[in-house]
Amino acid sequence: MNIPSKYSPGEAEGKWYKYWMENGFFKSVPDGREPYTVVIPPPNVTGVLHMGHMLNNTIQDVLVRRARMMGKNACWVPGTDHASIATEAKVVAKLKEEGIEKQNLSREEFLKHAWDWTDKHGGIILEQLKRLGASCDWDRTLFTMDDSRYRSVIKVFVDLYNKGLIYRGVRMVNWDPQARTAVSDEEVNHTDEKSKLYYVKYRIAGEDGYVTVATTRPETILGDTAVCANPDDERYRHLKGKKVIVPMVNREVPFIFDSYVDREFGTGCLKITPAHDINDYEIGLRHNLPSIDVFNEDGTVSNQAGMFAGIDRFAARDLAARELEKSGNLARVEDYNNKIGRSERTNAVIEPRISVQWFLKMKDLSKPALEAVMNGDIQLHPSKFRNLYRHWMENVHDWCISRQLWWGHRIPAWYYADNAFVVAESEQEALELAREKSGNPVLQPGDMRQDEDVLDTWFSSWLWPITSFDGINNPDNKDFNYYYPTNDLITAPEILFFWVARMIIAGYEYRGQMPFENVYLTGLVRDQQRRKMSKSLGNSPEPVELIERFGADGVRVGMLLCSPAGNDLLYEDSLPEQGRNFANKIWNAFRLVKTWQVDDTIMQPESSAIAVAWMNETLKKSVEETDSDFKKFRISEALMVVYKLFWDEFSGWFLEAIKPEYQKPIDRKSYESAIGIFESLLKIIHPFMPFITEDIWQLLKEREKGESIMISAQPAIQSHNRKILDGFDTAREIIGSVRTIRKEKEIPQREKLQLLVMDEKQEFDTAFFPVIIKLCNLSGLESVSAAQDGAASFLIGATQFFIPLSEAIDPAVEIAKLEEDLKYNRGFLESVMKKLNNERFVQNAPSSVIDLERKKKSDTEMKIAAITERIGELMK
RNA sequence: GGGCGUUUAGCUCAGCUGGUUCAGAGCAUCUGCCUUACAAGCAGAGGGUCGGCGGUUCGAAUCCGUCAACGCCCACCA
Repeated sequence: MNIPSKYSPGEAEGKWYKYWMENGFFKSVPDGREPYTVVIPPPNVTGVLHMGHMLNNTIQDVLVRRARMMGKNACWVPGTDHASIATEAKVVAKLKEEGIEKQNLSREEFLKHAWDWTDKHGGIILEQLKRLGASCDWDRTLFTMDDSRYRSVIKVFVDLYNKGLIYRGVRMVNWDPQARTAVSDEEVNHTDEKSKLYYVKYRIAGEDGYVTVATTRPETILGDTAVCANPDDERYRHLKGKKVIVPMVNREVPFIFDSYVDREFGTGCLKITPAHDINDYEIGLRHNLPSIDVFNEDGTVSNQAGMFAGIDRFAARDLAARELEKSGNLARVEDYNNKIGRSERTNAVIEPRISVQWFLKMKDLSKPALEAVMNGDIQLHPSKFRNLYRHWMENVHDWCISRQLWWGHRIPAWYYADNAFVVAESEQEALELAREKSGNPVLQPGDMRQDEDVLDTWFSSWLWPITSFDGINNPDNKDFNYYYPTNDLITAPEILFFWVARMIIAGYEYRGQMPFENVYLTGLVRDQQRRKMSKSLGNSPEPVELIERFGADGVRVGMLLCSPAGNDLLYEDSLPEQGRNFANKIWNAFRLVKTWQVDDTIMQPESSAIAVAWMNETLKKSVEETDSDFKKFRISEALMVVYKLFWDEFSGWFLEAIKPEYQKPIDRKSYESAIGIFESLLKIIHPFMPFITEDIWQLLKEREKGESIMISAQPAIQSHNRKILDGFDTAREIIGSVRTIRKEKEIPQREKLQLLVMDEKQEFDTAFFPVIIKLCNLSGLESVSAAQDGAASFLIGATQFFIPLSEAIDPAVEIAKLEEDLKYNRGFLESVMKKLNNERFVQNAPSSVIDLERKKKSDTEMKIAAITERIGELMK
């Protein structure tokens, strides 16, 4: 059989993924086994795979595949999110390219375009996940706006409304005048920008005096309906009950007092513009002030403003400043740094606008969710996020759940009069309710109008673990009872509050139970300069291209190798390269094993027997380690254990130890052992590298149709034999020393050497001698009772080893080396003695520590004696 | 403005309740090798006052205080 020396992943990946799908290995139905459930953080339906998804979904797949191989009924539910604002923005942009403005479309027309777009681009990302090897139960694929999810969301809204938890209220929204829509807080970027602070003089009505007010936005003066100072501020007491004149528009407005005002800031005197600032709005409410909206939706000045109508807000600012200066109302202008919010999508400066929105009361709802994380029912990994979580939950504010968009779940509220409305699951129910409430039994559907707003995207995704199993519409169904609560949630820390916290809240409210036990928070994928990967920077590799370049397994390993939970991943090509190299290493080990000819007539060499015994113990130890790493969600470390196990222990030591001589056959026992161990290793590696492990597993032995490594069992956890592992470690030290001597004396590997040991104390387990003989190409390893002349020597512990050489050695060089060694050991002994001679140490330290120091002392003393002895011999 | 976190080798990170996992791993670097599984490899090597200072202790990367740098989250100061 001719196997190429380079593994080519492309073919194997397509082949095995298809095989897994055809055999239904990803499917899960409730049965008697313990369930292991993961719901995918649903990517945007029209999105494409980026590096963050790659990391996130690789981790999920590792956990799911491992759970499956641990005998659990693993169910990974895939799906997509309608992502209302992101998708709507994309559709708007696409329509714009076609020359269609959203404003010119009806809601129904626009939604048709949006659904077309969704049908066309939706699910691309799920296909890409398949390339990565994701073992989702694709039959369960969901969409946050499909029928079942829609009914769930509406039902929950109505329920919360009926419980009195949803209300309508006023708040500031982030208005994007360019996109003419409100955007969520998450979509506003705040940056420090230089601006000006204008000090404006307001004349006091009927007097000569004036008050000075500081503002960064002189154009909003047009909307002023009061001027305010702190009631404790003596500087302004005399203005009580007086009125002041708003410059430019010459409106008379009251001078009022409110403790909100900071006496230290500016002049201690604040202009009140209720329409453009939430604090002003609240002050306005308290003092019964009118509200004048100065701007139109596109950020131009409105007719109500009284001047500058139709002019853009920034031009109006300059005009206002000039106007104020002309009229002598501008006292001075200072440079000022303040935080400006800009729309993530259009980069337009956000205009705060007062508007009526729908809110969900969070305080009581969030109590069980806070407790669940604090008492450890739900574990966050890494745990440092607990503090953050607590801080947020303790200061939770009501959730604004309405969005002025069309793409999303439309709010199920119907108005039958100006401010009178009903909330119901359907229009029919709403009509009945409205007839009842209004006392008008002949009220017609046409007399009602449904709220124009849709719900925040998170209002559907916060139910995701529940609705994934239809737990709202049908709370007692088999799937829900079996799979819920789910086990692990893998997501990015940036949505800990928007999503994770709210899912926990919903879990307790709608099931009385947590939605998941563990939350694994990944880091962000960044580039080498620690910049976030983004399209606009062009610093993100194309995931599918990466898979093609390095193989899915290589990319998976690359992502996992250096991304402990919560740490950012600094991507560079060397990472998937390392993964690809590892795949190739596995491939070549397979190639070696595959070329062996088995001869049943030969006996197993002693060296092979001991190597097999040692490898089995090493395997057990690594299984134990990975298990403990997985329990702590230390996935990178688990992978590193596996990586070293395969590369160093298995390939570097074990295979070398049992490898027959060139073109010679191998004995049956060693061969079978090697295959068995190889198979175990493939299983341990499989969750990380599903494709290559399946490929080789299928070739390693004859397999029945429909068999697969992915449904095989992980090696059992067993305790290991420390003595065998230690014995081999010593053997490795000896081998290393022999290799060093070969190198120093330039003795080629093929030349056989004799190794002699003067082991007076019989420290060494002779069991490993055959392995040493084999790996060092020795003609023998014998005990001697006296030091050897004219031989190279080395010390392991206090035991001396000799290699007789044909050429004479230079005693001076040897002595020099030994003396250096001596010096180190004497220094070491001194430090140990210092401790042991310290009475307080002996009194206070635990006896185990003291015993250890005593052992160090005697070991070192023996070593020093051995070195001294050797030097003496060489001096002769 | 409030809160949280980080700082250990060139890079990315381990290092648990102070003492043999105590100064580690992988990658990178350097030096040899085209040795018949693998140059995407093999055999070796170098590299760190554990951010600074102070304290507790017989003993500190580890505990305490303080300073510095960086990062994150939250927030309505005109």
